[in-house]
Amino acid sequence: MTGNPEQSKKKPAQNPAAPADDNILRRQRRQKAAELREAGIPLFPNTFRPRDTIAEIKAQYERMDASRLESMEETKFILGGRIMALRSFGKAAFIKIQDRSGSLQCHVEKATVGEERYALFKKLDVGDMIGVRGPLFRTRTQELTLKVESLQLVTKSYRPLPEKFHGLTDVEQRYRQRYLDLIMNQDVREIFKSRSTIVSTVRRYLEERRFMEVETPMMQLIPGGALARPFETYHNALGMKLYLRVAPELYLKRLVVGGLERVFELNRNFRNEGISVRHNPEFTMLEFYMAYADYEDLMTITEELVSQCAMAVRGALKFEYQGREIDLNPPWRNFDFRTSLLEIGGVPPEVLFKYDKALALSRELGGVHKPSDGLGKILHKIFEVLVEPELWQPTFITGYPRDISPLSRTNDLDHEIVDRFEFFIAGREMGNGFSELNDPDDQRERFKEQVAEREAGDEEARFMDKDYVRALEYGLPPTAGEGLGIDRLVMLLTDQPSIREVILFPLLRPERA
RNA sequence: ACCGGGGUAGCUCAGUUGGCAGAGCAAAGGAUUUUUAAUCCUUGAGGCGCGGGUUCGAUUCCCGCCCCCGGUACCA
Repeated sequence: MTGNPEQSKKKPAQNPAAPADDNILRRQRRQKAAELREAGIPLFPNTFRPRDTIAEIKAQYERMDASRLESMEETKFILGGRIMALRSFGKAAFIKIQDRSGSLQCHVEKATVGEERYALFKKLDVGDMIGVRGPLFRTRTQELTLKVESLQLVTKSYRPLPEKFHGLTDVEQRYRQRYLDLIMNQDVREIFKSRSTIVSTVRRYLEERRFMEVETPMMQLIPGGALARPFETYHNALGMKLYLRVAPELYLKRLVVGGLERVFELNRNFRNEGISVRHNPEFTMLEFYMAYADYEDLMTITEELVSQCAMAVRGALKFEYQGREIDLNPPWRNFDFRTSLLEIGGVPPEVLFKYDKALALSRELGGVHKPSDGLGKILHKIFEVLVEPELWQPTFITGYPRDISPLSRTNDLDHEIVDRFEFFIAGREMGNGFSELNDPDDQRERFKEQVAEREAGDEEARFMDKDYVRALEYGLPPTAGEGLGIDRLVMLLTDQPSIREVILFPLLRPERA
């Protein structure tokens, strides 16, 4: 990258690429940087290589007493990090440096590093990155400290960090400048480390069971696989409208038709809908498909998978989420959809079968319905209001109505319901799994119903996907598939109330100049 | 989209029933070789989210707008 060639008119900058800046703190830092450069100190060298990390040092030496540390004075450590605090005493100073693994106090004294290096050190600011080398010792208060014998500037920082005590708390700034958030707030770092642990735990779990990770189109001609409004985009050379996928489902099942039998995709979906503490327009979903399995097999897998993630980041299956206990120990509760409406939602029995009663109740609860909405959709709306928030402990709901499940296999005994479950933890939907509908003629009819709903004004209804039906005509083996919201799982396991706290760069409106 | 809360120094926050805009930390200069939000002295730092209006005078009152947070609606 080249700097901004526009030169400051107010003051002749030492660095001609430096932009005009009327903020005094940044000017002061530029001034110090200029002095360092004039003294022949490179501001952005790429020569220093740390050999140790702070976490490793602490793990090994945190328990060692002062005299033992003293006896190993010849053992030197080489660390790189950002200066987070600086307490100067004239001829010596304590600094706190932070690397990716933690932070450590260092002691810099003129007598040790020499006149010249100490003069360099005096020009450094909090926020600068340095490399240090030296042995460990303990201070009067027994804090493990690195005695700096040599140091070098690794990267100059032109902007001041937030204050050390309160740090950065402004939510907007934290999201817009996530890098600052990560520098200042270790608990935020921990959240994203946990997120990474969860994702790799999921991958390991599936790979151990011979699932193959695949990538299917995010830009799709026909947005299928979920009831949601898509984002639209346009390909210039091909001259065609494309949609960002709302789900990878239909492509993954084509792969099962192709014989891959066990596939998963762990990646982004895009839904053009509202934003809330539980919804971001782009979000991460695990979808996996398993031939020769049914939805009940998936329920077992779900319990295992979520439990392993919990063990990986919490080390326990019982923990608190937002002050209330969650117990992930299997088996999880299991309710029939209609039963849950009666027993948890307290709905009168006739609502389950009488369209008018259901519609009246849903509207009473604030539901908005189109004339095309069937009984299943109305009951589901009631479920969302009366039942879902009550499902704090992990719970499977089964026996979903057929008309809100256009890709699920119809139940063999009751043709009004499908072989599907959703599971809920902490009052919110975490995932959705079902035995796949693999009868092509049945699937074609379901698509037609969806198209009719779309024509009746339901923008979330699906499109007809003729190629998908053609694929089914070749034969999809009996298969079960599941989608699991990774962001929500991370929220649960990191005890975060908002999805934005588990997404590094949540979508925000542009900030104004 | 609607309802509520918020936007003041680099950061965390006070404040003005309309009268030169404040603190702590951070910063600059000085003192200081064991600090832990180090301490002491001195100093500087601000378009009070943006644009209009009322007024002798607006950060404060009025109107419009922008951004963030929470809730409702849509959804996972």
